[in-house]
Amino acid sequence: MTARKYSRQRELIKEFLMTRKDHPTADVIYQNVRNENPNISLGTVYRNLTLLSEDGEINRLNVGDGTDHFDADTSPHYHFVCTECGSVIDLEMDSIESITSTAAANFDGRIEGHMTYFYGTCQHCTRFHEHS
Amino acid sequence: MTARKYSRQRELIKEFLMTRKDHPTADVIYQNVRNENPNISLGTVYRNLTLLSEDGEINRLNVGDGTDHFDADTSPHYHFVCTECGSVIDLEMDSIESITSTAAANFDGRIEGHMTYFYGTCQHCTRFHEHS
DNA sequence: AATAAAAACAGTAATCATTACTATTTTTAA
DNA sequence: TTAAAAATAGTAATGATTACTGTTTTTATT
Repeated sequence: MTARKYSRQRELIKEFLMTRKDHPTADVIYQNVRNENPNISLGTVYRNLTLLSEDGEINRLNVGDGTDHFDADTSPHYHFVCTECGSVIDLEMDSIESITSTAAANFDGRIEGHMTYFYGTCQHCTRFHEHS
Repeated sequence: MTARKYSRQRELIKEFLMTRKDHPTADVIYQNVRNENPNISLGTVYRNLTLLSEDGEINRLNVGDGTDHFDADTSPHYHFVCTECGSVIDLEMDSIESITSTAAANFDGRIEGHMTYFYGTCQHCTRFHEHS
């Protein structure tokens, strides 16, 4: 709807996000992009993350920790959240798309999709416990 | 760990929540419980919702709208969120617990569970569109 | 190249949900 | 009856995010 104009700041944000596999928050993105552009404002980071999400160039993730995370990998995949350290990790797993039809079976409305994340203890935190 | 003492406020919150199937937010609970106890404070509502969750008497729901919802039905079930009106509706569906093992198959950590909600357009909002 | 409207910006203020703090009151075991 | 623990009301603080504003940048058109 709204014509998009080039912005170096948006480009920097996208570029940074593409280098990361750990799904950083807006503030982490802000802190890092400041290395390239010390004058960028946090509001600009938030606005561009929203624009990039709207354009389908990145995904906004909600993993239940109260702050949004962002992912430049827009291919369908799922995430694991460590309840110990909070890290968000990509999962390689078979499709579970069938759960949408399972849910739709007895529902009088239109189900368009689902939001799923898994939680538990990551490998690193599991090891940490064994050694202490 | 911490001994729990009786509180009329906590009782009122639980009682109110048990009358509702629409998974209200803390503020909606606060507004309603004030009918019974006009002096109750919002902080008390938040604190008791956390205590009740910790005790497993209620569940805290995250449906991606930025505010927590609460559910006195602690039996395992899933929710649908309408992207039009924001309503949160219980789903009656077959178990999808198997997705946890699907996720665990190729993951080097301990997966303890998953968080899933479905989204789309509820029956009411679908009808509303047809008539306009 | 010059222009001007739209978009984006930096910086700051405001919002909203939630948590923390504090002095007082309530609960409950002894 | 007592006193320690827990809970409270009221208020202040926090943290993530959005809104506002005057200025700058982008870009299509002259």
